[in-house]
Amino acid sequence: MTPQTDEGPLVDDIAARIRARIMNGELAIGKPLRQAALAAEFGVSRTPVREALRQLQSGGLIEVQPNRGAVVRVPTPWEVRQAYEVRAELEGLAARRAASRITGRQLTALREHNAVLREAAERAAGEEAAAGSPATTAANDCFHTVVCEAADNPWLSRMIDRINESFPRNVSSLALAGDERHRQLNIRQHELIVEALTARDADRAQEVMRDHVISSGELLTAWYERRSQTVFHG
Amino acid sequence: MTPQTDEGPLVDDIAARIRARIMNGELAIGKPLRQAALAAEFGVSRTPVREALRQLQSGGLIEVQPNRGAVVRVPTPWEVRQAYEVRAELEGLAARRAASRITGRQLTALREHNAVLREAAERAAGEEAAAGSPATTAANDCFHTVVCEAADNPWLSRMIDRINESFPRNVSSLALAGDERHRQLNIRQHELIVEALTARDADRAQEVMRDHVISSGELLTAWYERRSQTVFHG
DNA sequence: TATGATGGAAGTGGATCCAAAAGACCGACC
DNA sequence: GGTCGGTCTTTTGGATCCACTTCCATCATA
Repeated sequence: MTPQTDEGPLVDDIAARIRARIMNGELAIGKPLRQAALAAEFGVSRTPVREALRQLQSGGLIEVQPNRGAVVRVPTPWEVRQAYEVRAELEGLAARRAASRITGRQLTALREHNAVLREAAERAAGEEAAAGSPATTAANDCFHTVVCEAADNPWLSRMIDRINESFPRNVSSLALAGDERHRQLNIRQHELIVEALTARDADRAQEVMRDHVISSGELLTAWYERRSQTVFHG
Repeated sequence: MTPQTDEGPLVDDIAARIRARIMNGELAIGKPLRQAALAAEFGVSRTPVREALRQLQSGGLIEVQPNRGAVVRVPTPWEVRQAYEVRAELEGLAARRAASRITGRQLTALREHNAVLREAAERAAGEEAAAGSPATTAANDCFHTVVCEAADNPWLSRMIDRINESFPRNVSSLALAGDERHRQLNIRQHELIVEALTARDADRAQEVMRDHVISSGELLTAWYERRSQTVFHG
């Protein structure tokens, strides 16, 4: 029973905590979500849990079969590719808008986040697979978040978030972190994005960002194609 | 008490019906949604209504203040502009993808939908403001839906739907239909889109579609800036 | 031995109950 | 006469209860 982070409506809090469980892999893909179990874990009755599950359902993270309960949704590979194509377009737009709006402070933040990734990559290359540490994931997220913020369009940010929230994050991290070559490419692409933004080159920023997201999507798609780990079979 | 369209889970059905009420203006923007009233109207208890409201909340159509109930969300003008900028990008992508995929049958459908709009516009010009008839709205929706289908990316369609579902549809129709000049522009832009798609010109299709959505967004934004009608004050 | 029926266990979905919060109303007091 | 305070009403939010569906295991029978 985790402590309640008291902020606002209880059901939103429950939903957030269930989402977090799914995102970090505690609740594996395909695993059935028992209302009673969740209620007990959070120390509440089933009612708020049910409402939270509805929220997650309409967010697309879980699937609810009538009278059969909810399961963490298992994305199909082609679905991942499609989603990432959309995300690429949106993040491309974000980059384009950011080019003319980003502040020096934000540019610095981008370089710092990428530096964290670079260092993690160098360490990981030595130690072999510190696979997808939370810090790495966070730095990656932050990088994209900063670009979104610089784009100064809350709706855009929200749509991008929605896409990300539709796929368990730990899977993305595992996929990304597992491939040394791709890790390097990832960092290099970030550098290109920062360069384009620094030069205030909207076209280039958009194009590079789009390519970046597309290539991440391809990797993730490939991962799902041979998925097995962290997927619940039952 | 409307008859239940029996299909699948009850709560989804309730949510759909509330959404429909909001979309067609029966439930005005800003109006508070009483759980008891909705439950009585649909002949069910408050429980499924509450879950339905949660779904609508996470869809962004309504806003729930803790202990104070839900209200139909009132979009701010700048929010509308931002959302339409995103939508423009997504529909632009849809048009781009559609250019290489669209079938002759679908092109015919596009021309037919636009013909319906043109006829309605001509009749409306005579009779003065048959403002936003359901048929017109439907034809407009169909046009965009066909393009989305041709794009063959369910995720893309879904994201676009989500944006549309975030703003009461009747408002959009009223705004669009109220302006004769814009009605003409609308039809003309549709023609250009069909031309570009027929020519399989992806770049042009994307650009024209984006401009089309942007200009619709500007009109809608302007409407919201001087909104009054169909907005609940209390 | 394989197969189909039957009974029970588990779990979801809807209804109802109760407590707590917010708003309205009303009167007293300054 | 205006404002502060208290009570009463309305409405939400969480808990509990019950009915119905689904799944599983056991058992009888061909």
